[in-house]
Amino acid sequence: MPTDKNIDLTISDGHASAPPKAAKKILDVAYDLFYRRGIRAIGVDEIVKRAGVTKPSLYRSFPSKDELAASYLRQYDLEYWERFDEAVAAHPGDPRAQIKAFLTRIGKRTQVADYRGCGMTNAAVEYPDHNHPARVVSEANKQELRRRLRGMAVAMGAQDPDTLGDGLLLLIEGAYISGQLFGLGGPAQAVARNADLLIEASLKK
Amino acid sequence: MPTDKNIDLTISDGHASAPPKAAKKILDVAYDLFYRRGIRAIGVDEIVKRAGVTKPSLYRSFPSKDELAASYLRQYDLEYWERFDEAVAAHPGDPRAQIKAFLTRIGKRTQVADYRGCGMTNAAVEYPDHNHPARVVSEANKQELRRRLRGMAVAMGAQDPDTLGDGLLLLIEGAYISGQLFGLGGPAQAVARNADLLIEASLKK
DNA sequence: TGACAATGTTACCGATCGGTACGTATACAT
DNA sequence: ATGTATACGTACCGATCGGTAACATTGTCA
Repeated sequence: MPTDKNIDLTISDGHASAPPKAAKKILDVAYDLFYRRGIRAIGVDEIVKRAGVTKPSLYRSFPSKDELAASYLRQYDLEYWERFDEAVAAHPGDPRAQIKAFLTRIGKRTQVADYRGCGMTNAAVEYPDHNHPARVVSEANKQELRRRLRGMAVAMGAQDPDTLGDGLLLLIEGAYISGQLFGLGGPAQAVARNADLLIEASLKK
Repeated sequence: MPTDKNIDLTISDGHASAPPKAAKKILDVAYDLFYRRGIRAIGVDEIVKRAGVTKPSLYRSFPSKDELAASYLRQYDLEYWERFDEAVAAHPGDPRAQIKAFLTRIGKRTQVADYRGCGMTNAAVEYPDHNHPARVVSEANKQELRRRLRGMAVAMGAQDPDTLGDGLLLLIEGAYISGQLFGLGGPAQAVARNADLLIEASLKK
């Protein structure tokens, strides 16, 4: 796939009332459907129908359904780090508070009916093949998450920062999954509390 | 589904050299393929082909593919609690050691190439609909896991047993998912260590 | 006005999906 | 040996899958 038809997804083009591009409508609808119901569960016919476009339009903007799924995850990735950076920016120089803010937010998000967890995690479960375009995006996102958490564990002064960083990642992934498994009142609401306990137990005394 | 065609899956029938029943071959193959590659990813044609049987044979023993998936998970459930009970039996009266043994085993299992996590968790991700036969089995399994972990947290003398039990569940689910996301050297290898830290921090002092 | 790019329309492709109608073989009891 | 029930195979179903060919329509800018 040397072409990059699906790179340009600019929201606006300067002029005020430009009609929304087909590619954007398609990606928006695919985002919603892929996330809520799963990538394999959604056919391209349903996407184009809900987007009010036709199938050739989809395939003019995206080389394949798999690549559309990868585009969905790239968009997800962007918004993911936005949320992460918000929590970080809210507590400058205080990684422990940053983690707590991020996890509190996750814990809250999991406590809504029909919560569907992390789109990245779900995609990796749907596509075990490491070469699948969607999975490539997913794995990169998780590697980056691990990198950041370990870095914050260092900044917190953990005795064994890699272990603490990984422990936090396990709690986070557990919250994503438990959120969709248990629904309201599930274990995911305890993620921030447990993370703080784990951090406390992992600091140099 | 008032019929129960798929209930009887007895291994042996008393006589010595009875030929393996078609239903068992089908379930064995389905177990392997569903677990390794995902339920949605596997068609019934591939199952019957690999099992050396034909499609009508499958549908004589199982009312539908969805019910076959549920049967796969019921088998998974049996073996899951076998492993769990082994860890428990290895350390009578010592819930902390029981947890450690169980998690050490999970941590090890995650450190093999192409590890695919927990079949229950994966099925729930593949089928968001709470009424899907496979998901019903999956949710029941997770509820039971939560119940047991919370009970063990009580037995350990935790300050807040529900929080600790849920924290352990989050770590376990995180290990399942991270194991398949990161492969060798991933965060899942730190699950037992982090659980022990969390337990230590959660006990009444 | 003319040219271009984007989108729409319709119809279609081969492959695979889950599932079944129906005839045939095999085993066992009488 | 024959009847009967159970297990199995051949062949097929309609629906949907992801993807495409060919052409008409539109809006924009020069």
